[in-house]
Amino acid sequence: MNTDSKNSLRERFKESTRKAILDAAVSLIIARGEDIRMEDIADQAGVAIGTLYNYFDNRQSLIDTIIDQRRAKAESFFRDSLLQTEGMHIIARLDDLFQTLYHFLRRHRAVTHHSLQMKEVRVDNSGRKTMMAMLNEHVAVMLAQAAERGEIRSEYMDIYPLVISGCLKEIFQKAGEEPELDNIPGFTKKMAELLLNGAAPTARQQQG
Amino acid sequence: MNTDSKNSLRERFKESTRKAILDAAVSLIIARGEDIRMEDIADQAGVAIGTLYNYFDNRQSLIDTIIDQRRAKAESFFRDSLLQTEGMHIIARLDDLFQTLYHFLRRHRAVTHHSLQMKEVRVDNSGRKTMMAMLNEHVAVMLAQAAERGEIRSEYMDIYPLVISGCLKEIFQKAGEEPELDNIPGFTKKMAELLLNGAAPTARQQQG
Amino acid sequence: MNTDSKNSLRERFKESTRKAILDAAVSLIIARGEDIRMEDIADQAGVAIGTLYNYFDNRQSLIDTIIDQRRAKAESFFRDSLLQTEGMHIIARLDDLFQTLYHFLRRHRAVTHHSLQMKEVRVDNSGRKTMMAMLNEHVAVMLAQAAERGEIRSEYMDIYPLVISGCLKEIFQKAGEEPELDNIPGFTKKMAELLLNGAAPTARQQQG
Amino acid sequence: MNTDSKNSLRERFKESTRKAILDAAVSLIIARGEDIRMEDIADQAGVAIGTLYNYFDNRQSLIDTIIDQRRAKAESFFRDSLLQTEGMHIIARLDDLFQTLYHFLRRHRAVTHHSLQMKEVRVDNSGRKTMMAMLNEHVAVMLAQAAERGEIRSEYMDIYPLVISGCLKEIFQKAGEEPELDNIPGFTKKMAELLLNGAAPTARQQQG
DNA sequence: AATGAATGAGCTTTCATTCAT
DNA sequence: TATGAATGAAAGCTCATTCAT
Repeated sequence: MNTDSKNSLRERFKESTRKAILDAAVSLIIARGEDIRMEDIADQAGVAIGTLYNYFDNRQSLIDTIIDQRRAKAESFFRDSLLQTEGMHIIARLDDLFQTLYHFLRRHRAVTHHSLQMKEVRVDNSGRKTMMAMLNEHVAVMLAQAAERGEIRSEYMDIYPLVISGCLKEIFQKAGEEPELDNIPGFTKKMAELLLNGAAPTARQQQG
Repeated sequence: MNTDSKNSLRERFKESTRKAILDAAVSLIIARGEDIRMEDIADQAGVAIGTLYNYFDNRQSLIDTIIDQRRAKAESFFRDSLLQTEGMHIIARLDDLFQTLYHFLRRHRAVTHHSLQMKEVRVDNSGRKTMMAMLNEHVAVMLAQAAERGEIRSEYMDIYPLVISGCLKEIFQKAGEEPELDNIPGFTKKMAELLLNGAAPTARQQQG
Repeated sequence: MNTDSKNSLRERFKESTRKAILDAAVSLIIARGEDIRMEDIADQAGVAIGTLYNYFDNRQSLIDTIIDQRRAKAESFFRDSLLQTEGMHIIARLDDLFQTLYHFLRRHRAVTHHSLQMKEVRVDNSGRKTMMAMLNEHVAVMLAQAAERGEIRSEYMDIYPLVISGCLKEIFQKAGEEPELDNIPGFTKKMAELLLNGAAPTARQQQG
Repeated sequence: MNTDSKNSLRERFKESTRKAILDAAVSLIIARGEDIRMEDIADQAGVAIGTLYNYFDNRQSLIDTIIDQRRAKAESFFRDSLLQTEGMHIIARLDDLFQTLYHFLRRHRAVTHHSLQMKEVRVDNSGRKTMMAMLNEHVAVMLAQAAERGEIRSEYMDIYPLVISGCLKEIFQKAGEEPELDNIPGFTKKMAELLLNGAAPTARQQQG
């Protein structure tokens, strides 16, 4: 018991140090961009440089861990959105995905700049899926189901993913900007609607 | 006279060295990404390291010059598109802008990767306008004129720039990928149409 | 009583931990050469790093202890050889010393590489006698006694130690090589004989 | 012409810097053993750290260059000894080889300690021949020729190289010690004679 | 104006040692 | 007494920049 509690105490300590390091690194990446020095991370985390290397093999491994963690967390968010809106109309589903993405980026660790997002969005160096690729897969599923239900025209089937992907990228950017958007539901809903209804005046509007 | 011709020769020589340096830097950024060494640029340009510093104050100034040049060239392209399509329908104008962007990125200096684009698109460190900001300004003008002519609904006026900006970003990405798109006019036209007409089935289609 | 047995148990335990550490260090030095990390020694010994410092002041002290132990053990081997062959002819004594050295190095802890030997042979950093110095002392005694008995010419008295020392060094090296020599007694005997009889053909051989 | 002389001037400068670096490294290895810091070498050579890396890819490459240079120089010395004594009696040839080795080690760059020698003597990490291997090859040739001429008994043919190799090792050591031996020719000649004639008293001596 | 060797601050990483538990 | 996470000095190496030629 003694050993157990002692070990678990240490274990918890270790975990919190690890977290402190990752948090420090994230906040620095956010604040200063990609070029962060190990010494700065150590300072920010309140530990010595050597400690970083007790938890991560090297600089790259630390960075990768951050990206992987965020990606994993994001994945579960998006998967949830996909499942919970199953059967709903494509407008509602897109709206939900847009909101989910915005809130994830906005709230999760208060990311204010997008250097980290860039790395997450950009082409993967290793074999891992980027956040963007992940999102695009979800969108593909949603579009396929919407097409089946006749909610969207098959005519533009090859263009939809592209335009939606562009919208997602804008959300990435908006999430990194200050101030926070004030009417997000309105904003995302409009975006989804625009994609469905188009910008052109309706017959009635033209007549009126 | 002698002095004149000599000077102009020198002038031309000087200018060509400067160009050689910039060309070398661009090709290296394209090939190897952001991390390029001054020595590599010098080698590629066929000059000594010291020569780089005869033409540019420092590394950053060299990089900035490249970005500025490309931006300036792009600006004139986009301005042309804007002027030449003045009075045309928003669909045609967007189509033209999309094509112009794609071709600029694709053909101009045969950019195959997007490290330079990233730098050009991303938030400016200094006070200079990014290529994206430039494009967005053009789009704003086009939208205002289209709204006046009643080509687009005022309802989504705040969303249009955003979705179009997303489309432009996608074009940035497509331009950086291999292989080259085979039917660009079709592709850009469809994108513009989708924005105007929306994805939802039309009444006629629904009836049919 | 209780205290006694407890103490001696502890004492024995303590001693075995110490031995485990030294054994671990030796096996690592043998396997990997001079550059061994304290962490590796601890791992190999199955204890924590801190424990190493409960038994040894620092890294150097641990290494020194190993070298000292091996030297002490060697010393008793060589002293035995010296005593047991007292009164015998110098050829037999050299032969015995050569064999003793080879077997000590070869069998004792199955040393296959010579990183430790190097450290043992090389000039002492501190004031302690190296294994080589020890051997040379024994050789000096043997030579003096042989000279007294007229077994060797006084003419080369200053050269003998040197050539014999060279032979000992060769044995150090041979002991570190694979495979093990197959006919060691023959080999060491021939070496001793050569030193005594010389390489030149005898009168008889020349005549024949 | 101008360019030529300018270049050759620079070239000479470069060469002298390179030499200064190597000299500095050698003197430090000699003085302090194997563990020398790049910074120390730079200090000793009177250049900046970066300069070392303009001349050598990395630390190991610098060290290897030193060892290679010394080996190459040694090789030519020993080859000369071998050629110049061709046809002479084995005693004279060994004597000459011993002297050559001693003087090479002693005079060449005033080596006083043997850390560098150790590296030169010890088993090669890369595929390059060590100085010892080189010497042993020469000795093998000499022995083969001596055997042909009947100067040595075939009986100990397998032992000769070993004992001579031991002698060479002793010379390595002697060369690293202070003070310099005072009667080297006498010393090396006696060593060669001992190998040939042996330590045992001759018949005449025994009779007398 | 062109050169390129020299510079050295700055970075990552290692590992013997300490000390709170 | 055993533990092992934390420490931080120290080392190797990089590369933008300078400046004598």
